[in-house]
Amino acid sequence: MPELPEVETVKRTLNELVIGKTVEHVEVRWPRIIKRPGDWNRFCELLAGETIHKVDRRGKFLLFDFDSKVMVSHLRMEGRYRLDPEDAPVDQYTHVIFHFTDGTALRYRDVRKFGTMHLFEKGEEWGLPPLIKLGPEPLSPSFSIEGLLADCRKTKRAIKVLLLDQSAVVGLGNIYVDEALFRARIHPLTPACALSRQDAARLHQAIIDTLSEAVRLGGSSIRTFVNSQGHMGFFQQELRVYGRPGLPCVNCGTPIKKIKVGGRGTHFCPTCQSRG
DNA sequence: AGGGATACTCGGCCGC
DNA sequence: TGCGGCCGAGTATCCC
Repeated sequence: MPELPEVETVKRTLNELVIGKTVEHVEVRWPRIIKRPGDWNRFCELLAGETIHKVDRRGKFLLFDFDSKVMVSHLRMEGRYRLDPEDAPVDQYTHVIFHFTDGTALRYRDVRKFGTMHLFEKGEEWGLPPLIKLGPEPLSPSFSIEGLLADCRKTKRAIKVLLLDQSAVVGLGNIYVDEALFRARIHPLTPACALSRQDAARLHQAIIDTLSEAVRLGGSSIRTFVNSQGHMGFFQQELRVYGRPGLPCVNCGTPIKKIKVGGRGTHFCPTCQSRG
């Protein structure tokens, strides 16, 4: 499940693969992936003839920067991009194909069909869903202890639920939320408004440390993640609680517990992350 | 009004 | 071997 480190890794590899390529035509095999414009045929028409200048990332979204358009793409659970020669076989899980003028094609493959694509006129993407309400980037100066603390004080929701909803900070999903809360020694069910300034400061640092280390290692290859060049990440070896229920805590030896928080499987150490 | 919970999108996979 | 139910990101929708 791609979270910020995996999406950042995909962004970097895509920038090695597709810069300067011009779309000859777009082939949509599963129209429900295309969320904007509502008519997917229009999506194809608008991209024909456009050249990719850069691929950016905002939270877990990829932004493909074309001449006059921006395509915003979310990989959700299992979405992947690959650059293939036109004559390579296309499998049943490939749902969108960007055919380029040079005989290559960028293929979007997504077993669960959960991913989304939105196409905007350049500049209008920031004022509309899905980008409009996103919180600060965790690895930028816009992510501050004071801002995080202020957002926590607004709600009684569990801190894990707040961190997953992309409003206080972007890029965290189920894996990195559990890892960051473990590093900050905060119980995932703690009401956000109950966090002290010190808690918020530790959490802020834990989020930055966890995500930056994961980016450095090319993300986590849980289940099926590989980057757009087919390479695995290595952060899965660094996971301290996620996927380790019943195994001893790396700090204290207490068995890691698994519970449900906001409907998501949640891993934590009941000793290190005890509720104050 | 706006926070909060729920439904919805999917198909691999698990357990019975 | 068959099959119902689970999982999950983020948006839409409903409720209070």
